[in-house]
Amino acid sequence: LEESKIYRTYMAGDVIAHAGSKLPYVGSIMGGVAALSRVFEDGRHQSVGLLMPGDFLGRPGRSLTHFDVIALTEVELCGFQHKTFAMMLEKASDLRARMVEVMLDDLDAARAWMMMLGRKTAREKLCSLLAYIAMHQDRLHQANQTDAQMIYLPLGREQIADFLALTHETVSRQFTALTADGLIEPVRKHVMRIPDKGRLIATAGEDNDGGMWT
Amino acid sequence: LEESKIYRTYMAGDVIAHAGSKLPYVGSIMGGVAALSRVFEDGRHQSVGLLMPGDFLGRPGRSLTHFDVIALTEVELCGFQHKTFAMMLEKASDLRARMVEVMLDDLDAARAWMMMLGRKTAREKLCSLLAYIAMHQDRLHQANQTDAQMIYLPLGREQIADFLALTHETVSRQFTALTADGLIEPVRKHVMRIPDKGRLIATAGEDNDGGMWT
DNA sequence: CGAACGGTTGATTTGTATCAAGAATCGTGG
DNA sequence: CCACGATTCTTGATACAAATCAACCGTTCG
Repeated sequence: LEESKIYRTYMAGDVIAHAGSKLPYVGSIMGGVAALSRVFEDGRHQSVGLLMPGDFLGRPGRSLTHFDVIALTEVELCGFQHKTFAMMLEKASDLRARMVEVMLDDLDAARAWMMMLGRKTAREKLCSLLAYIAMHQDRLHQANQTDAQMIYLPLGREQIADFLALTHETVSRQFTALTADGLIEPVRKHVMRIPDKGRLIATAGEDNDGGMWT
Repeated sequence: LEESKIYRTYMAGDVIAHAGSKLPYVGSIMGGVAALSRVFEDGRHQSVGLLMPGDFLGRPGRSLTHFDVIALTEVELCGFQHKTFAMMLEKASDLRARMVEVMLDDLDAARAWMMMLGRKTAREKLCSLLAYIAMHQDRLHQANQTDAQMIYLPLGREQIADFLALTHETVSRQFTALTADGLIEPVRKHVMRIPDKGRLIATAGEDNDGGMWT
């Protein structure tokens, strides 16, 4: 059964799946970052989720995606055919329990994001995203709690704008503002230093400290 | 086992649970409408979901709510103790499968809402909400597809504003605008007629016709 | 009846989008 | 290795949708 695993690699920019089409498998991200997003017919663009290493992709029992899945960096995927996965669900009831956990987390994340989209300012939105990414990378590297932290942000301005429901110009302005205020220090493309994570989180607004993303 | 069901009724305005506190049970809405929402410390307010008859409330295995649950109308709830529900999950694997379905639907709804919050105009937002409620009530009454339809909207302007991430003034202005444009016809408080549901949905923007809320 | 509340409407402000132009950076081929 | 065009990023000027501030109206209710 272990041999039925499918490994695939996508290049940055590749479309892993199109909204409304079938996602060939169910699986998880081994490495890299992908985005869930959709485009309105008139061109408006909105991303609804980031998939990072360890995140689950696909929906058990439902093969259609409602969203485009796009590789932002090189992405390594490990998954199973829908059919295989359904069989596994039958056998191991732990797996189904695990699925419920995953979905609950996704739902929490989606709702936290809704609060952000609805009620935060541009500055708060950007800080929220940076804090979110910082926390995620903390967890991956177990390198928790170093007050100053490097973060790797693989998204371009346009992609960040799609997440935060802003324009790329506004994102750019906020980056320069945050830099001026010493909240972030650009190191090089896609890499920046967070001198004081607490201050960043505080500037992100206070919906995330309540155990939202923990 | 059937006798361990808990029935409860809440009055309009009652707080069913507070964000961060324990939700005493897991169950579903039998009648009425409730809202999931949160308040920032500085008073900003955002709702992230509507609970209507048939919707599921609570999260298996997690007793804490991250959101306030508020009864908007009189609400009838039918549920089980967390412990009881956990036992039921052990026995009936169908139930766990059903839970996954529910969560997938919730997640879809949350993401559709994110698109709305991020990228729609005030007018589109209000039409989206009205269309959403119209569809939900269709399903309840099986009275599908009558082109003209009455809808019952139990929310006040302020509450609508919390959902759509607008102010009550803007919501009010949009109501008068939609009425002027013949998209809705006020009948009496909380009741209005939709002369042409197709036009309403069209005005809501086009992310919902793709099977988003079906 | 008068106070309290929810809703409407108007005047003004404001944060972000839009439009527009440069400056950096990247990738490619000579 | 450098020159080039093509992206991506930044910055500025202006416009606009919605927020804010403020007044007023209609109900409901004590």
